[in-house]
Parts: sequence; structure tokens; C-alpha cells
Amino acid sequence: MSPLPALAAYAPIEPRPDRDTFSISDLGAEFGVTARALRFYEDEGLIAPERRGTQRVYSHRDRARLAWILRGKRVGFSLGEIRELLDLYDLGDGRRAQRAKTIARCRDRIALLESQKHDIDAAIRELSDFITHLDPDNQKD
Amino acid sequence: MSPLPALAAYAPIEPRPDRDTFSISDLGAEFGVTARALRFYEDEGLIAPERRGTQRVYSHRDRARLAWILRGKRVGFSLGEIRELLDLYDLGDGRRAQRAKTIARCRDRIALLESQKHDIDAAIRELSDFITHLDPDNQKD
DNA sequence: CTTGACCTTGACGTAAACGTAAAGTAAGGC
DNA sequence: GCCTTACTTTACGTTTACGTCAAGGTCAAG
Repeated sequence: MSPLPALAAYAPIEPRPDRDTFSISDLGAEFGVTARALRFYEDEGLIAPERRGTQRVYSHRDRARLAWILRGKRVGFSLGEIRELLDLYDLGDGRRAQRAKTIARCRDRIALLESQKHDIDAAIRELSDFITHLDPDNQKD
Repeated sequence: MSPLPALAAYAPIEPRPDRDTFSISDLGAEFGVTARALRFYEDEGLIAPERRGTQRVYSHRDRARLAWILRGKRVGFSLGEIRELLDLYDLGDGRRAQRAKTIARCRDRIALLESQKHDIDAAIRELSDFITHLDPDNQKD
């Protein structure tokens, strides 16, 4: 598992009906990642923006994928795992046998996330307890 | 690196009253990590087991610290961040001014964990939605 | 035409978190 | 005394996820 960014701002993806396409720096600015990172994701097969000549042109779908990628990272997935999940999405209209596998893997993923939530809750409890221990009066919740 | 003062363990971890100390492979086996990893954590100043001659002898407190480290990792903290948190714990009996800082950093950490939980919930929702999309009948929850 | 902003592709560098030999030590069993 | 097993250190290797130049293409504004 790779280290998470220090400041993981939780931002639900907002629609952008005002625009049709996005440049690499548009998305970089919006999501707080560098152009280098976006090109890296492309090299790794996570996004595949169109090209106008040589320049990358990102669609709404690309933007949604990026949001998925970044949330996946915040949740602790590696880029490889994120690619797998995205591939599952793209496979959504596949044959029935494939779909069964896909569903199973999704369920596994969900179970893993649930257990991560338990870990997080435990960590929060311990930190809260520790605060109480440090200063029994200065409580906030 | 840091003095590692004696402070009660805060991790709610399975007690082992049957034993007094643990070897490196004991803990490795129990927590599913390699001896290499444990030595690495020591190099990084996360644990500091006693020595009987040259061999490492882990106490219950060391064991609790290890549990903390591993949960921290599962939750996405880097070893550096985990060391900071452990240092906060060890600083618990410090001066009032230090404690205020410690409390503040704990609160920050908690806020970050909460936002991670939001991310996880969002990921779970999307995976569940995707399953529904794949197979509207085969629902489990 | 030139400047500047923005984009491109390599290619090399880096930090984290260990893995993996290689070789030595210390204790217990036969 | 020798073997085995568990432990030790030193040191270089590896993977992931980018950062950081270097060297240049493109296009609108002035």
C-alpha cells in the first residue's frame, strides 16, 4: 500500500455542465495534481484522453475517472488496483460469466473497505481516548 | 532517536498474559510481518526492544506499539507519520504547552481519518451501485 | 516576428518500505 | 566437536509514484 497524501481533502465530484472538455492543467488545478501525475496515470493505462494534435483533451468521462483514481488513492489503493477496478467498470457490459467474477471482486473490495473503516474507527477512538487522557476537561465531542 | 519512555499502551489488542517477552519471529508470526520489517521499524525509531546480548527481546509494550504501527499502516499512514503519532503518545506526560500542541495534532489526525472514512463510504457506495448495475437481482444488502 | 503561456516527450532522480543475498554469532541437541 | 536453528549485521536491489530537468512544439497577443 502506498502512502497517502498528507492532506486528503474530501471533495465529492461536482458536475461541470459549463464545459465540454478539459486541458491537462484544468484537471490538475481542479483536483490538485500535477500534469506529470496525469501523464503518469495515462502511461499506466488509467486514463486515455483524446488528442487534438499532440495535446490531451479530457472528456467528462475522463474527469470522472480521475476523480475515481484520486479517491482510490486516498482510500489506499495502489494505481494497479485502481486500474483493475476501472477495468471492471469497463467490463460491465461483458458476458455473464465475466460479470459474476466482476461482482465477486467488487464484493471482496467492499469487504476490504469495511475492514479499513473498522481500523479507522479504532484509530479515532484511541486518539480520542488519548486526548481525554491528556486533558479531561478540554473535550469537543 | 527518541527516549521511548514508559507509558501505558493504548491499543486495544489481544492481551497475552501467558508470556512476558517475545522474540522477533514470535511477533512476526503473530502479526504477519517479516523479521526484516521489524528490524526496519527499529531502524526508523518506531520500536526499541531490549537486547539479551545481541538478540531482540520484545516486551508487551513493544507488542502494543507494533499493533499500533500496523493499524496505522492499514489506515494509510506512512511510517514517518506513525512515528509522529507514537511520539505524541510518549509526550503525553510533557508540559502543558506541549500537550496543547499534541492535542491539536491529534484533532487534525482525527479530522483526516474522518475524511478518509467519507472517501471509503463513497467508494463502497459506488461499488455497490456498480454491482446493482451489473446484476439488479443478485443483491446481498 | 517575437514573446510568453501552455503543452509535449524522453530521461534521469528520489523517497518509502521493505526484499534479498551474504556471512557471521549464539545456543541447544546428538 | 559438529549440526541445526534462530538470530544478527551489512549492503545492495526493487517497486511505486511520481519530481525534475532538458529540449523543444504550438498558438494567440502584441
